[in-house]
Amino acid sequence: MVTTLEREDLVEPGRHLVLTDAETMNRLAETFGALADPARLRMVEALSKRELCVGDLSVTVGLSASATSHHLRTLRNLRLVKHRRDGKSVFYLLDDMHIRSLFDQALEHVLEERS
Amino acid sequence: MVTTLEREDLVEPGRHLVLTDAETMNRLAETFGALADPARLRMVEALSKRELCVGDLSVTVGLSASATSHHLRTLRNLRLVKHRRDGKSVFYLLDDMHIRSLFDQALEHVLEERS
DNA sequence: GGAATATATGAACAGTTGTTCATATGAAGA
DNA sequence: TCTTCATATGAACAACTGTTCATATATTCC
Repeated sequence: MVTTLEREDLVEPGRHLVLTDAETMNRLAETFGALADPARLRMVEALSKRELCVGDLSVTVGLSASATSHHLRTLRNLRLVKHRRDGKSVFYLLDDMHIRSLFDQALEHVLEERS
Repeated sequence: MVTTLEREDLVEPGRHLVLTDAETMNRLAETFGALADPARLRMVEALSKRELCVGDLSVTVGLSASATSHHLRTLRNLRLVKHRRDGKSVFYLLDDMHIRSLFDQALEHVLEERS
């Protein structure tokens, strides 16, 4: 094996392939992981269109309030959503349109596969 | 709960929130899931820069040939990579730059979080 | 054909993730 | 303060995922 290259070419930095550092990769993987669930994707899509409180969101995505809250924590931890409190309710919204465009780009990929 | 809206507004189609259909959401979740692993992300990054055979790739990302092959199957199943055989070796490459830009966009999000 | 090399696959096991249920916190109104 | 409503959290358990090891397939060279 290692046919087209010498091992050193692959492994040593500054030669050919300089990959993103491990810590950033982990964070990146966690971010994609937060999007790797249909329920959380529904939440992301809903929250990209309008601000919603947890109760409304749980109805929208068809989950219990508890499950919704757990998922929101995952999204919050990775700063995919932001929140504000208004009386008894807490309103959530996508953190920025960055996230929505990640969603759209992946959607484009998935849809164009079917041709 | 359900403070700002009536339940019907949230659930009935054509009113406010029309979400992507379930099948597409599942596929989308699987796609993000394929990117939700540091090892596979290293593979994606490497294969966005150049075509590599499995042996070279396994050295590059620091995994056994078997583990690399398993991960490649995951990426292949979701059409994130394409491959061609050349003699004993099989060469892999990102399916399109679509995927790289997904990677870049998420990377941007992760990096800008640190400010 | 048989040996050697490159890649792929299957079973198994540890580690992780999503949901539920019970309970806790926090805010508003009596 | 006591009750009620909205959200959050913790423990527990089933389902899923990543790795390893053993083995299978595929291609080349002798």
